[in-house]
Amino acid sequence: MGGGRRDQVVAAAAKLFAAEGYHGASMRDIGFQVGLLKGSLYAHVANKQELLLEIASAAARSFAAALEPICRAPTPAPEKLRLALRTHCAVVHEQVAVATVYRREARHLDGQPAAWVRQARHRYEALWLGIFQQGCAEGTFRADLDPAAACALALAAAWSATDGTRPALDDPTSYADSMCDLLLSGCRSEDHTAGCR
Amino acid sequence: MGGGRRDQVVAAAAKLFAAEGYHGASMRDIGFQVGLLKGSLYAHVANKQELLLEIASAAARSFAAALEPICRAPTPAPEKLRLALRTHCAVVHEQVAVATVYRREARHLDGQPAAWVRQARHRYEALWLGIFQQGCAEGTFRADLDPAAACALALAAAWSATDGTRPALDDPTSYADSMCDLLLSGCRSEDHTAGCR
DNA sequence: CAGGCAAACAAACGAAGGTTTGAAGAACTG
DNA sequence: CAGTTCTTCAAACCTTCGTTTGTTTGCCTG
Repeated sequence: MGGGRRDQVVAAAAKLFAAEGYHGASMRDIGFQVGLLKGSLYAHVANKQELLLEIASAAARSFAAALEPICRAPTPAPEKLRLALRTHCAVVHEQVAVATVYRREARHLDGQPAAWVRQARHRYEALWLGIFQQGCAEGTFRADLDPAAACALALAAAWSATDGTRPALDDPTSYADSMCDLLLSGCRSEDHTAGCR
Repeated sequence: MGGGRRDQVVAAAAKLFAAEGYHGASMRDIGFQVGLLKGSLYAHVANKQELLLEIASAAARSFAAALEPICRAPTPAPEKLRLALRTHCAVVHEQVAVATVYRREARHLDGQPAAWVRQARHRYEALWLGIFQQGCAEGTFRADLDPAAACALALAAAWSATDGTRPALDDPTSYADSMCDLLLSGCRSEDHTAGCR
């Protein structure tokens, strides 16, 4: 990967789609980044949508492949959560542009590919939900915890790594760990855990 | 607000920018939504960028105006956090399109307005950070808490209300409250608060 | 070296983009 | 009622878009 001309084009497209948005980046811009005229891109790619689809499905594959083995393993939920956050942030870290396009620009896909990517995203988020359901079932998480709400917060934390916040990109592991600590233990000091609700 | 023709145009632009992205929505589309030809829009607006600027700065004003009095008040941090989340989600709820554009499309602003909006966003997030610094100082939050990390998680939770997740839009207050409970207390059950890190 | 093939170019395509212009219509002001 | 302003339209403007075409270049194969 990275050797073929086509991969260079896709990588350039990912970078530009992430920076300017799908409609904000032109074929001329993409070609320029790899030293080609816009027309020459069509020797490597069918059309602009194919570029977006390739990026989005590559991202979907990366995230799923990283998380699936973690969820399948017989591990307590808190530890699974930590590993999930770490791998998610690792994928973001090593493919910032691709991950960013997957999060922000994939909705500009047309037709059936749009549905494929949406489903893949659903499956990915369902894996996360499973972690919280397991935690509630096995008793490592509070019994009154709403798994869906906790999952939403964890996913918000995970995806916020694509928001360009510096610590998330400089040291993804420690960023993931601090998010994990917060998710598990919360902000409140022990003397104040009672009351206020 | 809402009576003048210009406000209709801005509202239509907000809806379309949120749905299709800034570059994905055309002046023709915007005009169509209010029964005008694209050229007729220029009787009410200087250009397309002005539409985006108006939407973004209106959002910046709304969010700041809602949060500032809460932060100024002499309230313990945990309660401030709850109020901050509630008002943020309330603003999102009553202006979904505007809030979504502010979050996702404001970066397509050009020139000086881009800097204005970026600064406003920084000031807003600094208000949030103040809540966590106060909590650490007054002892309501754990002494070893990293205010910046906690702030990042809280903001991720707050902004995730613009991601189209249903519960956040149907009942913003209870969505904010469940996020707040999680942020304060975490997921872990009391029997497992020790160990695992 | 001949033949074939992929990659790149230059040029043009039609469509759509944002914006400008000039005239026609509607609605107020005096 | 005359005059003015505001609104809208229709048409054109020029640029850029994504894509297609025909040709040239250079490399690999036999």
